[in-house]
Amino acid sequence: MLTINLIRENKDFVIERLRIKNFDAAEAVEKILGLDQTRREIQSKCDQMQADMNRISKEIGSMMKEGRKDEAALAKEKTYSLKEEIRSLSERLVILENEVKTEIIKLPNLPHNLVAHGHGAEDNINVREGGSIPVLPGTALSHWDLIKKYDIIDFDLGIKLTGAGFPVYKGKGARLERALISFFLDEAVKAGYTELMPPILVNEDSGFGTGQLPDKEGQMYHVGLDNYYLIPTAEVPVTNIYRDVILDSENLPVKNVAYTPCFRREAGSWGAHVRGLNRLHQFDKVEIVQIAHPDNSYECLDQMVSHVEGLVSKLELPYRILRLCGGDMSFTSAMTYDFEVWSAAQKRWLEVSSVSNFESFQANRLKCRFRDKGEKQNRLVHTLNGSALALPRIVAALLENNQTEQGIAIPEVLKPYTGFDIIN
RNA sequence: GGAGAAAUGGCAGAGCGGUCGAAUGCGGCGGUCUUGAAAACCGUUGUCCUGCUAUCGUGGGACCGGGGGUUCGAAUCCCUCUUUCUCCGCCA
Repeated sequence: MLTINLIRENKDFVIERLRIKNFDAAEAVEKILGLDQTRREIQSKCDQMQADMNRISKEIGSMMKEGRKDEAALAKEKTYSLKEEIRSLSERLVILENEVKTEIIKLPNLPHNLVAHGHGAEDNINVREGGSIPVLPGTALSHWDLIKKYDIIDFDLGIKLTGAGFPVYKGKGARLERALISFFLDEAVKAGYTELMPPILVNEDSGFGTGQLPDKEGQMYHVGLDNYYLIPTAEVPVTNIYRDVILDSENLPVKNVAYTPCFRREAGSWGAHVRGLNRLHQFDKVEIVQIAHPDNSYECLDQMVSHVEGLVSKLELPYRILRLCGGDMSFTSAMTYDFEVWSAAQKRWLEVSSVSNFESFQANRLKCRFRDKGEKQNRLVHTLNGSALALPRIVAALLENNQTEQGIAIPEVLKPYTGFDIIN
């Protein structure tokens, strides 16, 4: 959520920047400023009356004490109309505050200067690539065939137990999954992140804090009886830890990492490119989150990008890093880097990580602030997060790229974690 | 799930209808003293909205778990929700 101050003071800048995201904010901004103006006028009127009221009440207090009952009764008379007016003004105030908020919430985050204008994936900027793309023989299998061949992931069993998109990992498949989770967590801890295990059900306030609610309600599974939501990413609980928190600047950046299962409804998105592990309703992901000082949050972003790059290269996967254009970026992000790995049998790039700086956009919703030493004013922190990494497509690429006559070779770094070096 | 008790500032803990943003202690910050430190002493100490001011500031309003109500006036009374504790039951 953008701050009202920013809109008030830099109206044209806001409109201008949002054009990069192909968002026309002109009308909304005018509406917000109008509502805000009225809100402030009423606020000050209301405060004035409240001050009068407080004064009279105090006077009545001392009159009562001194036994001047008649005077007190007279003063009471005066308060009745005042009280009525305060009541109606504060009702309008609440309505206006809500209106301002509903309007502001509709505005996406401003993209960073470096973000290019663009409409979709074709306009993203290829920052760099790494690893080498393997050439497989014609007999190479897709990961969904390899999975069947070696019986390591069972989709049909998942359908029996739950439904489509809830696979059962079996034998070496389950071991590989667990190995990857441990590897990713260990790497993050080595890089200075604190490991957390958060709840995977969250309440409405948390859903609002990170921006899933109220709009993207349909993307989350909802436990109606208790009004909880299954998390679509660990970002939700891990970032919401800092909701309504004021941090010390010495403690920044806060670096947390968490493994959680992630749940996504993704209604209606089943089609050609979503076979096998490409898109699931439940999947595993290790997420890194940083709460940073606004003055150096982009250094944190670079650091996170290098961390993720380290992971894919250690796994010996061919990858590329894209800086997303305005049109392809999420609503909440100011800058996003996507990581894609090459899946040799499908012959296409698969997105395995998205690393973003949200600047103060989430922090404003979360009311997460910090104070610099010696400063009086609290400022909003910057929040950042990134997948490090999402498992299913990593598994897909590993299976496809590493297939041999003998079986699927496990990358060197994973062997201590899997306890085996080939799936056959 | 049943019965009872409670929720106050960074923490501990008073206040139970008016002068309470809130005693007191601890902690934090600034100072005096000291070569330095400790002790002692003095001062200071939250958040949000808003007006004025170039700035230091300063005026007003709100906040004592959340929401609602009673009252001229609520931390204090009433309703409701949430959470915590104690006892009982159930349970991995």
